[in-house]
Amino acid sequence: MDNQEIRKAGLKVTLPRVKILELLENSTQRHVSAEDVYKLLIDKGEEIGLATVYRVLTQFEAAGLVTRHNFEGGHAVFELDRGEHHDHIVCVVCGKVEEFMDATIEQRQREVANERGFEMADHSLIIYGRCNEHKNS
Amino acid sequence: MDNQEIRKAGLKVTLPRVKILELLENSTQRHVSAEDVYKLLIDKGEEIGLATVYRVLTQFEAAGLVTRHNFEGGHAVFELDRGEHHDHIVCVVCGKVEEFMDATIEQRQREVANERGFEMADHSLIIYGRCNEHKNS
DNA sequence: TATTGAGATGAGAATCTTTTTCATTACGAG
DNA sequence: CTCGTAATGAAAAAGATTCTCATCTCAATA
Ligand SMILES: [Zn+2]
Ligand SMILES: [Zn+2]
Ligand SMILES: [Zn+2]
Ligand SMILES: [Zn+2]
Repeated sequence: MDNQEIRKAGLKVTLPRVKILELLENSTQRHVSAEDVYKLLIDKGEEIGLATVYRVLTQFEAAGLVTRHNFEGGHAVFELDRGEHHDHIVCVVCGKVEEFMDATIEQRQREVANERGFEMADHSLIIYGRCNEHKNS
Repeated sequence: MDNQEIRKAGLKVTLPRVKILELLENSTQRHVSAEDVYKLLIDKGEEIGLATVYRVLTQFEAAGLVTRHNFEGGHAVFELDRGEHHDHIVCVVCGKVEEFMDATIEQRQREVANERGFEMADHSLIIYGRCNEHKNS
């Protein structure tokens, strides 16, 4: 249940938080901006403020419920954390986003960090390219 | 000479462009924001507008003279392109940036893209972690 | 169930980054 | 040196995100 997740995060179970979490769970687009979340909820007839969306997404991120990505484009996108880590490959023409996880890359990253005296906490890997339908353009 | 590089990019050799390129070549910090560039030049007594810095950096990027990175923090950082590709490892405590290049990771990225029908054009890999001096915190 | 107070919300202002506008200036071809 | 075009700078605008604060609501408890 969503309420448990929110409670577990040390947050009060409020309508905006429940609505945002529901939307992240049910939206067809997995990677959405704060503005996206706001508009999708408004279109659904929900009453919510943009500031609340930003606040709640940040809180959910801190609680490990969602992940924030700094893709190109000047705005952050968020996605529900489904437990299994993954990275992204984005089509520079149409913007399509696919997810992947490569054990070799994950392993090497950790090694690279260690070799330099770093303790890896996180990483962001985004491959940009042209998808099947846009290899020509 | 800088002037050649600028000319080769199809741009007029103007004072602002020369100053920005010089700064990127001589700055102790390799990864700088537009604001950084602007302030560093102003502090040096140069006359330049912030809008020009943004414009020129974007033009340099298009010409392949500099690379833009979307690190965390809500603003882009730029660095002079020195021919050899590399990725970054950033300390989440002090912000120190180190560079690295790992052939295995580079290779696997290309393969991952191909496996999914993508033609890789570029990629962004940033490892976040705690450096030597901040492993405890 | 009613009370109540800390925490949450929403509207708008504020802030920060980046882009655009437009009148003026400066390259550089001829 | 002249001239047309591209470039510049200041200010305004746009876009993304955060902050402020008066109001509201969850949830503990009486
Ligand atoms: Zn595509
Ligand atoms: Zn994803
Ligand atoms: Zn450090
Ligand atoms: Zn670098």
